[in-house]
Amino acid sequence: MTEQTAAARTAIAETSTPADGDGAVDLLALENQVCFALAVAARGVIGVYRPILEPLGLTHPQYLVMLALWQRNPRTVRDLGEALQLEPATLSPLLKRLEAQGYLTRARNPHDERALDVALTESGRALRERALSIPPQVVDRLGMSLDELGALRDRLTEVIAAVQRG
Amino acid sequence: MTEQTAAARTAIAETSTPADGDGAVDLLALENQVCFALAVAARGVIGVYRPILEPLGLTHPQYLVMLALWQRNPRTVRDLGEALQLEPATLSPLLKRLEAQGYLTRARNPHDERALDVALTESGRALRERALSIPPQVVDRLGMSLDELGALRDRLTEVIAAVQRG
DNA sequence: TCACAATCATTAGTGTACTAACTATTTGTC
DNA sequence: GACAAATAGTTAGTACACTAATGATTGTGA
Repeated sequence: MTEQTAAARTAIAETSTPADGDGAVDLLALENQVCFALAVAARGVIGVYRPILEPLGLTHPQYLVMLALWQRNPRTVRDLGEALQLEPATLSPLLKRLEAQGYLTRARNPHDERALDVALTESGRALRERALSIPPQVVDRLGMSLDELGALRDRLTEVIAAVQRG
Repeated sequence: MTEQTAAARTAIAETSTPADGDGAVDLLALENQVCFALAVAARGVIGVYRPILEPLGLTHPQYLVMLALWQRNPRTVRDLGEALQLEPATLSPLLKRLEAQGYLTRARNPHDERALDVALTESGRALRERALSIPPQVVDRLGMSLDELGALRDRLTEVIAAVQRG
C-alpha cells in the first residue's frame, strides 16, 4: 500500500495532505506548494505551444515578443521588456535571433542613441496571419472551457499583482 | 450581438480587449494569453523564493528536489523525475550540484546498476528544519489569502491534468 | 544462451532567464 | 561648458529545461 508511489498520487493533489494523525497539514509537502503547481503548469503549457510554434520557427518567448510587436510596432527594447516583464539581458540575444530569422530589424533611435528600436519586417507582419490559428489550437488541445481558462488567468493576474506589489 | 460570440471565441474572456470598433476580440492580444500570465506569474513567484532560498544555498528547482526527498528518502533519478515532472537530463546536473553542496549522495542501485539512488545526507535532512519557515515567508510576501492561493493551485491542477491528458 | 529490445542515466547542444559588470549616451547641475 | 548621475543596451557567467544521441545494464524470446 505504501508502495503506491508518489507518481500515482499525482503531482498535485486537490486536497491538502495531512502530515500525520493529528490532522496537521504538511507545509513542505510537494503537492501543497503553489510554486510547484505554477512551475509544472507553465512548463506544460509551453510544451503544448512547442509543436504548434515549431512550423513558424518560433519558441514561446519569441512568440510573446511577436505578439507585443503586432500590438504596437516600433518599440524599444526597454518598452518590450516592460510589456513582457523580461530583463534587457534576456531580451537582447532573443531579439538578435528574431532578427536573424528576418522577422524584425534592430536599429538605434536617431533621437536617443541609447535606445534600440525594434521594428517588424514585412515577413514579421505577414506572420500574424499564420499566428491567428494558434490560440484556438491551444484551447482545443487543452480541452478546457473558456470559463476555466478565464478564471485561471484572473487568478494569475492576482499573483502577478501581488508579486509586483511587494 | 456579435459581441458575445466574439468573446466566446477568446482564448481568455472576461476583460478581453476589443481589437477594433466592431466589438471583436483580439485573439493575439498579449493580455488575453493564458500562457503569458502563466509564464510571468511563474517567473515572479520563483523570484519571490530567490532571496528566501539564497541563505540555504538553494535555487527553486533544487528546493523542489529537497521537498521531494523529505517526503520519501532514497529515490531514484527516474522516481524524482516523475514526481517533479522533469526530464532526467535536467535533473542530472541539478542533482550533481546538490551533491556538491553536501545535501545528498548519488550511488548506483546494487540491484539495478542502471538506476541511480539519490539519498539525503545528514546535512540534507537537517536542512528541513530551516525550510519549515519558508512557506509562511512566501505567503506573507505575496500578501494573498490561503483561500486565494488554494483556489489558484486547484486551477493549476486542472491545467496540469489537461496537459497530461492530451 | 545469446541476440535484442527496453530501460536508465549521462552528455552535447540550443534557448531562455537571472545577476553583475561594462560601454555608450543623455541629462541635470554647478 | 564641464562633469557627475541616470539611462539603455550588451556581455559574461551560472542555472534551468528541452531534444537527440550515447553508453551501460537488464530482461526477454528464439
